[in-house]
Amino acid sequence: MELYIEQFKALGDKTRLAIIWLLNSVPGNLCVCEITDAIGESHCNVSRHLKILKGAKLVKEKKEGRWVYFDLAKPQDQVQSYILQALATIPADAFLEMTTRLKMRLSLRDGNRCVDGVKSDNWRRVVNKINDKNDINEDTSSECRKDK
Amino acid sequence: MELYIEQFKALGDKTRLAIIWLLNSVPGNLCVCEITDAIGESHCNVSRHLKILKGAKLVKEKKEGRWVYFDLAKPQDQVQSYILQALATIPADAFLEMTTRLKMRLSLRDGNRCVDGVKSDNWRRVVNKINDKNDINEDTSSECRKDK
DNA sequence: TTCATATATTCACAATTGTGCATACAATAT
DNA sequence: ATATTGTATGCACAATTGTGAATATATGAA
Repeated sequence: MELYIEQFKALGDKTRLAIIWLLNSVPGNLCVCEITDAIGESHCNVSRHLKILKGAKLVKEKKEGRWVYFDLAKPQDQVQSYILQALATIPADAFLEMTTRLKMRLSLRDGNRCVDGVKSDNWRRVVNKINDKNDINEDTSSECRKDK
Repeated sequence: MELYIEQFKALGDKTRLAIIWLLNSVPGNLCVCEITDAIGESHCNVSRHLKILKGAKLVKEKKEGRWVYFDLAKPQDQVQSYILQALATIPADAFLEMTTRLKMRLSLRDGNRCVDGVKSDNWRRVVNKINDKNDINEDTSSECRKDK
């Protein structure tokens, strides 16, 4: 009972719904920095929201060296299955820009593994190229770190 | 997009999830005082939660004289349908006591219409009878009104 | 080993939002 | 009029959110 409430509460947030949507839109898993760049939030916020989603048993994590990959958790009962189906039914155009950014971000992978940190030079290069063409708003998310 | 967030947020609350569950568990509609007595909250809180649920387009209301009846709103898209299916799949024993109280409350109806206000004498009588038998916790919800 | 660097998490703070309670208010029926 | 059903508002308090700094953990180089 409390779990259902926790799950609905977890999904009732813009950032967290976006995270779930991203994880739902790709077959494999995503690391924190990829999610961060795709969404355009500060990575400490993304980290905290991921923790909330993990507490609600909606995602599971897997650590590989410095990188932490997240994926959707397998639904534990019928209720959660329907919730996931509901999420999968949300029209894609609601997250269009974010999905585009994720595709660009994943193109930076090497051997299906993330090799670029948050806001890496490679990422900046790719984003700038698109900005010149399409005049997309530039990234204004905070750095969440004093250096650099 | 914002609607989905609003809906999930609306469902991420104990009282509101209970309200939706009640509406889902009976074929017809329920008036505010019936919901209030079944849940055991103050009726002004129930009223406000109902307003939130109405804002999220999860319930619809129908006024009949002094009484206001609420019912589940017809799902507007596939996403909402799956959400309702998820809610309908929540095991009943999670709300057992509340469902029992609702059945007792509905037994006070006359001609399928509510004729007893919040915490009426009839309701008190029925509850007391059960309390003597099963030693259920007595109702401790606030009155939400200075008179009476 | 030791140090620097990189990924990710956690902590502290302020701003915002949500909640329950009490009260006042509006609408309706008798 | 007067009682009753339900709503709206103000208040105090708790919960949530985003941000920056600090910390933890892992990698690699000197």
